[in-house]
Amino acid sequence: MKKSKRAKLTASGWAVGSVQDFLGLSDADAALIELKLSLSRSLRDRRQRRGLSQVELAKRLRSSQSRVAKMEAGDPSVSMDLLVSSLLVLGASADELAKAIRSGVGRHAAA
Amino acid sequence: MKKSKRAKLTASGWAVGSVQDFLGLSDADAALIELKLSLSRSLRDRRQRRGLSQVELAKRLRSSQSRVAKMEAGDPSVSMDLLVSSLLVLGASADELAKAIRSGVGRHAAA
DNA sequence: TTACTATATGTCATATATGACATAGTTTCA
DNA sequence: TGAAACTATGTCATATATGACATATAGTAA
Repeated sequence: MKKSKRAKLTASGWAVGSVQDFLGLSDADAALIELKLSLSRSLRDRRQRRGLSQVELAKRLRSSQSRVAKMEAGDPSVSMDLLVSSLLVLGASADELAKAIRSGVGRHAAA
Repeated sequence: MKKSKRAKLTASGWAVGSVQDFLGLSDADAALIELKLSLSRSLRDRRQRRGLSQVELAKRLRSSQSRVAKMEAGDPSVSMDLLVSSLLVLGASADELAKAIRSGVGRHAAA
C-alpha cells in the first residue's frame, strides 16, 4: 500500500525507466504508471480533436476543470477508473483503449 | 459522482445490459463495469493457471485474501488500478491486458 | 497596458478504496 | 464423518481519490 511513490517527474518529461530506480519502483508499478500516462495522453488527444476546452469536457464528465487538467498532466491523484471512464465518455472504442494500453505497458519480467 | 449505482448483480451472473436500464446507467458507465468484470475474470484465470491460492496471491500483492476475493468477484469497491496492477504483478502482458479490454468494452455510441 | 480565454497548481471537505480482521460457507481428502 | 485448505462476505479504521474553489500562469487580441 505504498503506491504513492509515484512522481510527477514522470509526467514532466522524464523517462519512467530513469526514475524507476531512483524511486525504487517495481516493474509492475512502473508499468502501471506508464499505462496511466498513456491514457492521459489519449485523453488530451481526444479532447483536442473534438475542439473541447477542459471546462467543456469537465461539464460532460460532471467534474471540474482542475481535475481534467490533472488527468491530462498525469497527476498521481487521478485513478485509472477516472481516466478510462472519461475516455469512454469521449467515445473511445475498445480498439483505442487497447491501443493506449499496448503503448503504455512496457515489457517486464513475469513475477 | 454518483458512480455508486453499480450492483453486485452484474457480478453475479446478470447480463449488464439488462441491469443497465434498471439502474439507469449510462453507456459509458456500463462499459466501464463490463471492462472491470472482464479484468476480474482475467485475474482469476491467471491466478488459477499459476496454481496460486488467494492467500498466496494476496501475499505477493501485499494485500489480503478478502480483497483478492472481492477483486475476483467484481466487487464495486475494487478499483481498476488494483485490478490492473494485480494482473501486472502476475506477469500479464500488454497483449493480454488489451485482450481483456477488448472483450470488456461493449460498443456504445460516441457521446 | 487591459481584458479575455485556456490551462495549471494548491488546498480542502467529502467520498470512495484499501488492508485487515472476523466469520461463514465450500471443497478436498482421509 | 471431520479436519484442513480455500473462498466468500461483512465491517471498520485509515488511506487515497474526487469535485470544487481559489489562484496562478500563458497566450491572444484590442
